Amino acid sequence: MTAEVTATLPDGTRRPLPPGGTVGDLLRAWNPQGASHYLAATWDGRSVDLSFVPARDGTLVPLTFQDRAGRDIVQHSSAHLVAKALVEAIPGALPTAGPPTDEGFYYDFDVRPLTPDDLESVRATMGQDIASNLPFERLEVARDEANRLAAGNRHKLGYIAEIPESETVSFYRTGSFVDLCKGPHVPSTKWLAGLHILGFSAITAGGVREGEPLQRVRGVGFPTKAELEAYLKLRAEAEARDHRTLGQKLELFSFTDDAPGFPFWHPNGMVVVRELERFVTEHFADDGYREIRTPLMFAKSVFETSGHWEHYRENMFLTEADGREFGWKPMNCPGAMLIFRSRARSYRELPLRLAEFAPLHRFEPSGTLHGMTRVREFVQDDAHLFVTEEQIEEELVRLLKWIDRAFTTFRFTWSYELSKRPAQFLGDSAKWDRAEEMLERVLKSSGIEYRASPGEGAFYAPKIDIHVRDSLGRPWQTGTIQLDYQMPARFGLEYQGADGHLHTPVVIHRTILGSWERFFGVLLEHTNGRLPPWLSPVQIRVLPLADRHEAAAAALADRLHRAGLRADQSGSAESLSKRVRETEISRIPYAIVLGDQEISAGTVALRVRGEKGQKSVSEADAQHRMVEAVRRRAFDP
RNA sequence: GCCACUGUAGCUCAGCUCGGUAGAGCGGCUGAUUCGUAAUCAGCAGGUCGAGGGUUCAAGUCCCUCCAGUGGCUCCA
Repeated sequence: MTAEVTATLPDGTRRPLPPGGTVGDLLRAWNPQGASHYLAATWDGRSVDLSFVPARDGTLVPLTFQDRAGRDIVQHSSAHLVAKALVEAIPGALPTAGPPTDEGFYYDFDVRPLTPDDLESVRATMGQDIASNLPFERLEVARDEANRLAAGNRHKLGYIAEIPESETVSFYRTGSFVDLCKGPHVPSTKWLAGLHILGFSAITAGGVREGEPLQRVRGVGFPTKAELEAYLKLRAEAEARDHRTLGQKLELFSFTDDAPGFPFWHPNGMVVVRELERFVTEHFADDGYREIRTPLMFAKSVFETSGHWEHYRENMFLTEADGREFGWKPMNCPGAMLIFRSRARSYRELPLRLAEFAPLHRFEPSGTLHGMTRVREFVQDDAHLFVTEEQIEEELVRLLKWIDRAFTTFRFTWSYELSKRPAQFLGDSAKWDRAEEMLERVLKSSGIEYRASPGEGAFYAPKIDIHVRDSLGRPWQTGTIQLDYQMPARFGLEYQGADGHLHTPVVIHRTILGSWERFFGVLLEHTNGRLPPWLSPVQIRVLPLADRHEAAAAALADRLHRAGLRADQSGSAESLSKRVRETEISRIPYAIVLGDQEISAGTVALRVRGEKGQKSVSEADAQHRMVEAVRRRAFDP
């Protein structure tokens, strides 16, 4: 009890800690300047409060808000403060759990539905609590004391029952509020000066179906108001480049109440889709894909064969004709299977790569729709590769190369996720194991880092998902590669091998950009609507200075058009300033002003999006620059 | 689908608290201006106030139901 313990610090020094001394005391003595940023610490790798008193020697590392663990502690402490204020505002409200998240934190309550007024009083109470600088005090208690403290809250009593006997039960006291919690916490509420409530909503506890409704309050915590303001500013900037707003302003796409979740592609948006398709079909040609087109709907029996009827029906649009049930296809695979099966196949035809850009329909619950990133009808850069076992690896390696090229073109950062067998799966475990091992091996041999997600696979196959990050830092799933041993067998697909025997092919389902809809939405936010020149609906606008220059402008626009550029021309009724402004707002990558100076000098005044001012160049140079940027699919003009 | 909020002109929004049959800016059209790199001036047109029902002498405004959108939950390309 009186023995001195020794702490090893990050710089390698070892310091004695007097009996009863806290890690906070020691850190303050070790680094008086930095100590004001220390909000907690780790002791032998375990997160602890600054008030922690170690019992034996160990290594001590301070935590600040810059550390993920430190950031999580601020979020978690913020959640406690929200709970304190909400319980005071609504007597009888039962706190359940309040963890940190990637974004911030939430706290779930067993309480009547919340109102904006509730949040107002929560905000007011929290403001007072932060000003009062209440300490977070840790209480370690015996089981019966714990049950007494949590009396009346069956959720907390349940959590206590789940804590292993070997672990101490701890509570934290903040003012009058005492909450079951493992900790650690910030020392006091002044650390939560930048606490902000983001919103509230009803959620279903414990997953999908059976859970009881709880009310969730979401927020984000920062140690200072300045950090909160920087965060809010970033959010506002992200909001300003919301793809739904851009889609409307740039006349790319729209929606109507009478077809919720079904996009209307306007002419400008359609140019982008066609260019994206061209980008992908060029790769198809290079890599030996062939395009097919199959029906948008099939009789129920096809989906019974594919397994969709059993596993995916609640996500399908159904209809009826001739007294038979039909379903709109939610995926392209059944059509590709039926084309493969349309005649006898030889091993010499494999790999058979069948691509299909067909509209897919999925019934998504109304509350999940979100602009172009979550729709009910979409087209994917989809293909199905029918291969032999021996060909799988080479095909996967080839696909990973295309992924690199595709996403580099759009200057995205992306990551891989390996999703394994879900709870409900088709087929036998041995084949699943083999498919999962194969995907894992190819990822590893390609030197790719990935996150493994057990249980997240499709019902018919394990998959590699590709995630890109948008301007809000939100990850979006775009592409997916699925290795399928099930569906070919269910459709009875066969090919004759070199050995003269019939074999079942393996199918690789793959879409890389994902749907045009979602990819385009993410790309708009990524670029703030400043699409690369090759994707821009209008690539170059010619601005005649005055009406006497209109004929020359029309002739120039025509020459640019014949050079393969999408050029248009402004009128001259508006001021030049205004027309330049409109060109900028429309995100058109190039503008050329044509006036007396240019016509007499035989030059053009070229204005390039993202660059200051304009430059006088020959028409040939201007055209060459633009044509090359488009041809190379350059990201910037 | 669940919870909360929102829905007024093509777009962004005011009017709703305290009921007395609609207003601005941008955009559009017309005219004037012919201009040197992010908003020239004037005039005009444009709205069954998301839909349906109710209360009232009277409803954009109050109440109910539905639809859609937004933010979450869940799910996913």
